[in-house]
Amino acid sequence: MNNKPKINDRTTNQKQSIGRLIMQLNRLERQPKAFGEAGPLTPSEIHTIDAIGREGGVLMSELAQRLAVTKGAVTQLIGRLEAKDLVSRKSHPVDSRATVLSLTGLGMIAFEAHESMNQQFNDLLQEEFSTQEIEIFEKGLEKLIRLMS
Amino acid sequence: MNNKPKINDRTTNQKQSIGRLIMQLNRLERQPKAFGEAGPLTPSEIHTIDAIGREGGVLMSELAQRLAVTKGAVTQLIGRLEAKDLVSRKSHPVDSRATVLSLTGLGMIAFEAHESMNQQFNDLLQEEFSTQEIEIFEKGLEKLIRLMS
DNA sequence: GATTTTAGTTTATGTACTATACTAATGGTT
DNA sequence: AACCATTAGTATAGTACATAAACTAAAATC
Repeated sequence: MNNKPKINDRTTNQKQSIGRLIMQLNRLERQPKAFGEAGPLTPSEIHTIDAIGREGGVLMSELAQRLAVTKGAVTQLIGRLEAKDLVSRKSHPVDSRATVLSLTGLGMIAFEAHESMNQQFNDLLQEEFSTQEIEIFEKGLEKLIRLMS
Repeated sequence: MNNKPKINDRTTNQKQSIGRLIMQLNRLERQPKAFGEAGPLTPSEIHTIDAIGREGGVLMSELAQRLAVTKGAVTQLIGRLEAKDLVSRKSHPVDSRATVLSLTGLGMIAFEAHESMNQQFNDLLQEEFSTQEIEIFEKGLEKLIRLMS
């Protein structure tokens, strides 16, 4: 029995306020997606992998800053990713309090799958919008974030 | 000890992809806010109140459709809102399976506070962006939602 | 050397969902 | 009228994602 509601029910989409649109985006952003062989990953998980893969050798606390969450949240997240064999912890060579994070082979696969999905996504955007429109859109998002902070 | 990270840390904001921006919006959208005398409400709560207040006499299942969540989620949400004395359940006069929802006095206060906040927000947007830019922004959001569905 | 800061973990808690299984009422169908 | 599928709502268990607070251990500063 599929209980899951359709998110994009055209019958209820009359006049959408920005608040409503953001709420919808929010819900969509929560859905796990498959990334290559790495299996389905939640948005937090893939964003974490993205942040590690983009730089390599990231510390837990750096990650917390970058993802704008607490250290405790990162501990939990990395715990899950390590259990899934996507990320590995190594102790820092100099500072033995610190933990250095890196992607495993499987993690790299997920990272690359995500990268190429992003590329595809950007291509799609560019098909539908002009460079100028995309710029306005990005500025709008940034403004929105600043207004809501 | 304040463990809470700053969401808008300018030092880490180099080049923001749309994905990253959306993730940030997402986090901001989760923060509870105060609405008049009604106390702090989570985004889900205030959106629910908004949906009820905008039409009045809404059924649980209609709400589930409109908010694009399962009926179970609505049951839980309404339970909380009823406990806070913001929403009241009445049984449907004709169909005794159904439950009709309406706002209490306090719920109305929250609704109106939210409305006026929305208005202020729109005014702020209009100060910073042209009508055309806002339109492009909304279209962008809608497109994004469709792409992600 | 003592103290403070930093790195990370742990635990308990809360929100926001889903999925699944359920009860009860309604509405067709024969 | 009896049967059965559908619909409305609830209950419960589980997951993801987060915080706050209290903690250990190591490093840095004084």
